[in-house]
Amino acid sequence: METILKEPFDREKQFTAKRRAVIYAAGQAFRRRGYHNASMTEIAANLGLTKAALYYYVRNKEEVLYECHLMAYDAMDEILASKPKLGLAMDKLEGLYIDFVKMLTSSGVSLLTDVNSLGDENKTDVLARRAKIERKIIRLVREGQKDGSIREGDPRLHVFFFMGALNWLNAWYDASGRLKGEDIATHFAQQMREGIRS
Amino acid sequence: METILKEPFDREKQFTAKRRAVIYAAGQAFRRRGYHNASMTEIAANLGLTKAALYYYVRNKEEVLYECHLMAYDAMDEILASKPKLGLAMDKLEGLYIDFVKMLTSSGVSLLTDVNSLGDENKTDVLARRAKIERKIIRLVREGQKDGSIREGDPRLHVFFFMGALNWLNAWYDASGRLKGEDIATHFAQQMREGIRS
DNA sequence: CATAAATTTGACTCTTGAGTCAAATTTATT
DNA sequence: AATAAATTTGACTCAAGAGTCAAATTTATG
Repeated sequence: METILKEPFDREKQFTAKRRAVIYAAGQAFRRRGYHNASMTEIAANLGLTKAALYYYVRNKEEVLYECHLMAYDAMDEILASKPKLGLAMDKLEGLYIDFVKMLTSSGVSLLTDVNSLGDENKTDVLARRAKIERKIIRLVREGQKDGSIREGDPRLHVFFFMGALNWLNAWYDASGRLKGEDIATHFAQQMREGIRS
Repeated sequence: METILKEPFDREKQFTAKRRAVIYAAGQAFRRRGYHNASMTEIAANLGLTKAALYYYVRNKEEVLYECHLMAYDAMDEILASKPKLGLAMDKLEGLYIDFVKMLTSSGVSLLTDVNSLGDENKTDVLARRAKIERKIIRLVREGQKDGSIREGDPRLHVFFFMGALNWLNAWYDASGRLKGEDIATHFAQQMREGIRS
């Protein structure tokens, strides 16, 4: 016999789930229309809510943007953490890059560019977060230059180049379009790899 | 003997020059702070003027953003037009790309992302303009696949990948920084080339 | 230096959208 | 069904920034 106990209704979990839905919907809107063009009213409407209801879950609009950035960086961090520590750096980098593209094309999470609409505090925070990720990737590139899998040249430039492709995704990628995320991932990964392989 | 005739003071030229200065200053501000964060008052102050004075040169803020976009695309078109019609497509593409990077790092003109803040008319126009340039580059890539200098693969993806690096420049390039435009240009061009060469 | 046109300004108006809040409504639980 | 907490709303306020305009100022030229 199964016990059909419906779990005791965790209101806190309910709350954070809805809160996350708000951030997520906002992220979609920010990506499509830009931070300032997407009004809170509009975001609320997308969720079948009223603007006032949003403010039950969220302190202010800037906080939402901040969390959107964090969401993307969390996803990237997760991918970074999931990677094995051994093998050629180039291979690790390729796996990473593929997962980045897949995540960005399938999760609905995206890399937003509007970091200047954040207050000083949050802006610094977000930039630090981005820098941290970049640094890890740069380190990986250096490692690749040591183990011979990646060719010489300023590691930062190597990285800035192919990270641009990820950020540029927002401008053209359309989930309902002809190009499938998987294909973009493998294509981009190859182009990334060839661009810097030794 | 030189005739030291100061030219008869072309007020129209004066006007368009100042107008261009306004657009240019606005472009700088938009790039640094984002379209909506950069107020007309602020842009005016950068020029030692008052907001009201700007409106002598410009119909409205959106028009300024529009012209900023056009400025960049004009510069790119100029580069495209300046290129020789013969030789391996890969070589032509490389020359192009180098000039793009040099232009973007030295001219003060930049590729803005905020196209959603334009009205329908202008937005369509700007996107068409961008698409036209992309199409030319894609055509060049196809040509390279024909002449054997560029490897197979979806030409659009080939292009989207390395165009991302140009758009991402705004996010990190600092003219007063350590990295010089020339160096970025040659580095990026090599990485672009290796990424798609046959 | 007089003057007419070009340029600039101070002091407005107007709109939009963020954010608030008391009251209404919904929901889980007894 | 009763109820207390959680959630949502309508109807606001408020600030910021775009855009205007008549008047002041500057400028090229006779």
